[in-house]
Amino acid sequence: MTKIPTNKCQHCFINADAGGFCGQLDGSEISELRNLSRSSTLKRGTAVGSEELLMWPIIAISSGVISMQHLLEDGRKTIAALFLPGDIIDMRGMSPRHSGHLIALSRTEVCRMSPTIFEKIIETNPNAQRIAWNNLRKQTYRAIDHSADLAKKQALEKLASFIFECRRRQRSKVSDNSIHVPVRRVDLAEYLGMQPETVSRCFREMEQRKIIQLMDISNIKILNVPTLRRIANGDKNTKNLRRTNKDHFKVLSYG
Amino acid sequence: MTKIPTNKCQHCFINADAGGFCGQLDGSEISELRNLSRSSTLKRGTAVGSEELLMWPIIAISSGVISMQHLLEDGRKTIAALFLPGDIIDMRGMSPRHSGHLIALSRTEVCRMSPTIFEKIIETNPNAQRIAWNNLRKQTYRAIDHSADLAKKQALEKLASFIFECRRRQRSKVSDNSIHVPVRRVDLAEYLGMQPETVSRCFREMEQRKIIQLMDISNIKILNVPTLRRIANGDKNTKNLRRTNKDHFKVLSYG
DNA sequence: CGGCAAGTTGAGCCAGGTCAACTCCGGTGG
DNA sequence: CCACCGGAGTTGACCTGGCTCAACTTGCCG
Repeated sequence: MTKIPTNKCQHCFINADAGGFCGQLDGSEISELRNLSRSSTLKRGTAVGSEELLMWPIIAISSGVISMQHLLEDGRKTIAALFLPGDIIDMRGMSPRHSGHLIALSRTEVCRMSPTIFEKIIETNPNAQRIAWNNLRKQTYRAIDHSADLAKKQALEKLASFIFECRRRQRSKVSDNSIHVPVRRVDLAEYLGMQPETVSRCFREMEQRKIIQLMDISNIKILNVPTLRRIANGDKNTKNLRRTNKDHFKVLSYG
Repeated sequence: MTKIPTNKCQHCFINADAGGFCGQLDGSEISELRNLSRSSTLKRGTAVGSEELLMWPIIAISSGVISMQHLLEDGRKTIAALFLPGDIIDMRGMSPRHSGHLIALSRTEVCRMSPTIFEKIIETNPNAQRIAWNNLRKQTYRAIDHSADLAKKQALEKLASFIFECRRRQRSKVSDNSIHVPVRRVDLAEYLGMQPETVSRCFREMEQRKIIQLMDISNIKILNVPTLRRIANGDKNTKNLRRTNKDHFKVLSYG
């Protein structure tokens, strides 16, 4: 955990992005925030300790992936949420006991924002406030959507939804339907409430059905978007369906 | 949808509760908000229409239960989230397409807050802002916790968690472990991602194991809190366990 | 190029979904 | 007041998606 060098914020994603929180701050706000905040880098597998969380409960992610994990008594583990660059995690007043543990899933750079300054900025800078509020709302609706996925969908359907979630959240909006999967198979399985074996089998099935193509372990390309969408939406009749016309399918416009 | 009579707000839960949003507003704020907001009563089963949602995207619940429902292509239905009195649902910029439909699960009184006034209050009144922010955070963590429940827990465990969720959220904190279940069996099943039959079987099992007692269809009493908690936490060895001392169990302090 | 973790494949099995029959209960109308 | 009705909930019997376990392959890092 180190002080944040003056030039660091310039390259940080939280600042750089037009929608980024720090991008909304004026010179004095940003220097005040920087002086009292800390930056740190987490290796895959390291948890944000509960003591640190008391001092530094507000965590903005500038790169990498952080997961919210819940552990059951008998060792079953669940990744309940994924936080990506730009997300601001507000753990004020939360103990890991109640809410799960924050664990990095890859090399992750975070900015530990000073809660007092954060609070002050939220109160005085309406633009920054709006960004933070909308980020929190997104987290809420994402979690709710994810609940819906977990509740009734089958394995293949969950995986299809997840692919769209990746596409929706990924920074670089490329046109050729290439998707970067930011987590490993095991993590993916824990996030979707299934077994790594099942994840593997589902990827295989989609590949065999020419719906996706596995470029490498963490990059896929969607070959047949409408069918993938139908699967994600829980349509059971995607198998014996002859594709006449892409646009013929009526499809929910997620993504 | 009607204008809000002057005296109505005095009895409203959103105001009355010390932590309530409207309770933080001064006289002019509250009258401004009231004048431009609308109150309405929803019968069980009615949805908040998408057109209304455009005009009135901010919904505060004063009584009853509202669910966020997702519908799959083949008719499978999921209740992804439950909103209870005091919750403020901010649907600005969301279409039901993306986020699911808001459907009342009982006779529900809501206050359709004027988005402009809401926004203005959020920007100028730090106390009200804090209430709204914390409410939204709670929604987020609730949804994340719920995801964790759905992902890896078994039916009995999910139901146990749900009972604690009810306890945590219920207004009247009674001491004798009486829990009011605010939704019907079918809804409960949809919320927990299981079948009504399974819900029924699980309640039966808990009752037979003397962990809970079913007072009537919507009221239960927890007879053995530690065991219920162990089940909710995913402990598999609750069956052949002889209770020597309540406090002997090491238990996570949810609830 | 060895060693280990991550991922994949196959075979068998079980929790819970499915379907059907039944009971319970609140509302309604004669 | 009671007979009727329909929806909600329950119970039982059966069946299947995906979990489990074990063996294998792949890929990464020193």
